[in-house]
Amino acid sequence: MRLSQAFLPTLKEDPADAELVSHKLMVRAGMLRKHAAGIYSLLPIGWRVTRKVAQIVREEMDRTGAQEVLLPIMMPSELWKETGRWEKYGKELFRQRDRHDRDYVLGPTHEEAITDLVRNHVRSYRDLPQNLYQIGVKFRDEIRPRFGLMRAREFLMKDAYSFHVDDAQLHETYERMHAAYTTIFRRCGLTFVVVEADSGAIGGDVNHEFMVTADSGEAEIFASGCGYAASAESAKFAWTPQAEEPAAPMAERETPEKRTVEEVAAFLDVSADRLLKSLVFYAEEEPILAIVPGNRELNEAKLARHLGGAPLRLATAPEIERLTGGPLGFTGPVGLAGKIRTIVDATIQEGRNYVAGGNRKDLHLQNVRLGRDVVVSERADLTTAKAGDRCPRCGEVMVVSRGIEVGHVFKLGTKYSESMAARFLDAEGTERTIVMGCYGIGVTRIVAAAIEQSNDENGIIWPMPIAPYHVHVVPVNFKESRTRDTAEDLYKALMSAGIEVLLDDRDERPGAKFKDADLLGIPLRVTIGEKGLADGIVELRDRKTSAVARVPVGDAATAVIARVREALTTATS
RNA sequence: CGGGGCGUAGCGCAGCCCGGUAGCGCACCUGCCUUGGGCGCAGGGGGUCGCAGGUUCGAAUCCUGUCGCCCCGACCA
Repeated sequence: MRLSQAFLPTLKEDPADAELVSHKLMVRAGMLRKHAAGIYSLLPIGWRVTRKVAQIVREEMDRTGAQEVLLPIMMPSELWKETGRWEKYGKELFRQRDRHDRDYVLGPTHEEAITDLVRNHVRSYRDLPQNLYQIGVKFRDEIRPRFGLMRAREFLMKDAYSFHVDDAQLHETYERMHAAYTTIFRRCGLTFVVVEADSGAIGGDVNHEFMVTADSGEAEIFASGCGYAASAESAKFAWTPQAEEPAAPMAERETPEKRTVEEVAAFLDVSADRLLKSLVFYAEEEPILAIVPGNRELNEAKLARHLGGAPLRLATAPEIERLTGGPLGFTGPVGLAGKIRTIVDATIQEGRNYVAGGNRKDLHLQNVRLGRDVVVSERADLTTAKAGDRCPRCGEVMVVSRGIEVGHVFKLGTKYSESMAARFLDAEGTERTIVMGCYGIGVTRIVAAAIEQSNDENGIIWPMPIAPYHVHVVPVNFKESRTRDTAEDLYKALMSAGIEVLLDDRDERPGAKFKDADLLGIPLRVTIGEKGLADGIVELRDRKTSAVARVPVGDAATAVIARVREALTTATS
């Protein structure tokens, strides 16, 4: 590509509305422009990179035996009603209505569509397994889109869905996909970790997230030396039960205007872990009382999973008053037996005395004991791990870090096939439900993550396999005939060798060209100038290391080709 | 949804408090000049100041509403 003809609007200054380095650089490097919050156009350079990432994904998917399809962006609401997600997916689901007032969904993911497709064609165990994928646009009405491509409302995703006769067969594919994901992210030049994760609105049981490590990441990761790694939504932690205490009679304590854990703990002079934090939720129409220790945070994802994935919302103050008889801030589990489903966190012990709200203004109760005073509906792990917590496997203190989620693989089981009646006949002639897996990769998010992980004060530093071009040829003064001829010759030679070349044939000052070259971040730069030509050489500069090699003009093409091929194969292996 | 900030030329911003002919830098166009890290000089084009009402002789500026964008938070009692 000749820069003089390229649609490549680079910017000297950071855009005012960008926060993350990757977002700023993508806009400055002429890759990305915004139309509305979370809605972007990819410009030629940005799309080239995206296509390269998509191509790597495609190659590795094909290698697993998965087959590419294209599913509709817009789907009839009926499919989503079948699985219940029309109601359960919540506000993130973009909905559309046509002229006949029929409801549609702009797909945030495609379990429904693919299951509909497969159930109509798979009859026998002989038709299984199947593994289908697509690379397509997804829509999510994010609560707060931000960080450019990192959390957009419309984005490019690879989603794959596999169909099996049983768990063992699913496991085989799951492992293969897991391995393929590792290869994909490695080929994209990313540093990443694999963590155990929460399945959120997708559902299912076993699942892993692939996280690109970055301080700017939105996701928190807990990990320990033994290999345990988990996202904040799902991380477990070890805890040591404390000694039982003799039962003491429950006592009322006036706690005027003491609502928060801190206020109550200080007022009654007890530690925060003595307090039973009582939170009222609604899971659809059912009220839920969740009890966690005062020194820990309730983990909504864990609670939602315990409840089967229904969307949760916290009860409002009037609702709390109606349900418990007391105002917000003084809620507790005592005396609510039979009135509200009460789920108690696993770390709260029987045989110890706790403090809880009294369901009356300015009242707390002391020496509250599970079983005796509190009717427990269920026990569950309800809290989020925090810094200093110990690994559930090895007991070591876990390290907390941040990451960008770029991939997620799930064993779905029969969550969708059951509700959508996707069945097959086994060898015995018995009808059985198909077992599913699903596997996602945020293609556009990888682009952002790659930049987030590889840049310097001058711009982007692309890994060769996803760089928009392999080589950037910069003639210092394109008007000077020897420089121009050398550049043109090299340009043609490289192109005919299949190398992707960007030629800066603009009549710009060298400084401007170098700045743009650094900003664009193409891994190799060839500088051609009168000074070098006087010695019969051109300069080969490495964007990442800034190392410069002086290469005889006649060897330039060969040297570049060798370097590009080497960088491409190293990344692949 | 709550709190905060911002909407003035393609981009980055000043002007607004204190109403009176809309500015700066970059980018862009023309000419000259220059060519190894965002050259220089001269000339030039481009904005109904987000939108709608209101106050006023007069509104970018004051008031009301509305839309959009960004940041923080999103209920942990």
